Amino acid sequence: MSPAEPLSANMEDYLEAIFHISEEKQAARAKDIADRVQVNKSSVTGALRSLSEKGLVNYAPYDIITLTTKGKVLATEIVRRHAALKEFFVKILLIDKIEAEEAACKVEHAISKTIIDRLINFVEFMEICPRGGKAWLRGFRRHCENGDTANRCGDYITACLEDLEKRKRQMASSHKTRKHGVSSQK
Amino acid sequence: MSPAEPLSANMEDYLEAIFHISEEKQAARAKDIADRVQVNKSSVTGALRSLSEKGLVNYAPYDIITLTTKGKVLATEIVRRHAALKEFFVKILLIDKIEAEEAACKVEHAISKTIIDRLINFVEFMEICPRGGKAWLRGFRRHCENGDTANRCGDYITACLEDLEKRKRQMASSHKTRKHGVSSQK
DNA sequence: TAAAAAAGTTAGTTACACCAAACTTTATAC
DNA sequence: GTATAAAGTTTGGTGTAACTAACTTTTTTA
Repeated sequence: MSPAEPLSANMEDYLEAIFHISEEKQAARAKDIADRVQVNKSSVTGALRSLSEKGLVNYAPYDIITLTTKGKVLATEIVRRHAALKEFFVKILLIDKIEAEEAACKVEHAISKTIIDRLINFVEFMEICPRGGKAWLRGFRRHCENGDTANRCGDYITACLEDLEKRKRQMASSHKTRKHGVSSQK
Repeated sequence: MSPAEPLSANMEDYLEAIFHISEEKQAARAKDIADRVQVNKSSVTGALRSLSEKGLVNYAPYDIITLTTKGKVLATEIVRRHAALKEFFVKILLIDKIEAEEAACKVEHAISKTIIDRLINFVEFMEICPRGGKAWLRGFRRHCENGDTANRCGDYITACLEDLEKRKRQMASSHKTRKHGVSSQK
């Protein structure tokens, strides 16, 4: 077993495309991949041969294209990175969906698992913590729009305290389910 | 004037290296660049020719290497992206400095100005807003370390309120200076 | 100042990733 | 069931960016 040397950004894009097409249709055709990745169909042939050699896709000339188990694992990881980045851009940085999507496409190839895990954790905490959450985000939105800062935050603290009380009441009845319990780095 | 088609990640790395070497020493030598970018010196010659053609570096064979005004502007922008990413990784995501540095090196080539501006704005707001800031970050740190969440946030709210009072007192005496007043996207 | 070392360049090669054009295979339509 | 269209492949060529090895220029040192 090779220590799985990293895929190039281009190959990751092909893998991601095959993953998405396979989800939508039953089989992935070279034409679909070419359309999605926006390359010439002859480039797809080359990419498929390369990905096949790496054991990531099942490929034989003129045959239908599927991901191997290894390929599926890798594609899922790329899609996860993409989704996490897009969510952060949209929910936290308040970037519009189209631009967030484009940015995620580029950054997903450059970011490590450690940072993606932290980012997911961060967005989650933002939504859970009563001092953060939606009221805090409203404050950030104002900050972006008109440079408003600390002098208005007092109002939100009040909202936060109310939110905290509400949560305490909720907490009393139901037990929480945990996910993404990222501990300190080793 | 060309609409300045984007530089490749590789060329951005060279530009950044020349920028940093120029800051440290008086003149940038090809050897220094090769050492910094970790490439063979013959690769540097090729890169310099390419950057020279694009009007970003002043280059003549065997001569010293400097950035043009255009090159300096571009390099400054890359360095800004790098710094903003690193700061976000270290201060907000609590990634250790070494890994943050490595990550910033990769991501800086993939991220747009819009998002970098927002990220800078975000980190700034985080430090300004009394509901965010250091107390909030302590909460996030605990969340990362042991999955602790909402039930402990009450303590921090108290700290936040104290912080807010302190800020109000400060506000009363001195006038604020504004920076990074990012408005809504066009 | 002449020899040696260091720095820089050139030439030739490799790998990746793309393209257009020509060709082959498979699918669709009549 | 054969003609045609669509899909897929091969061939040959481009550009980027790296390398090694051989060479030239500059700098250092003795």
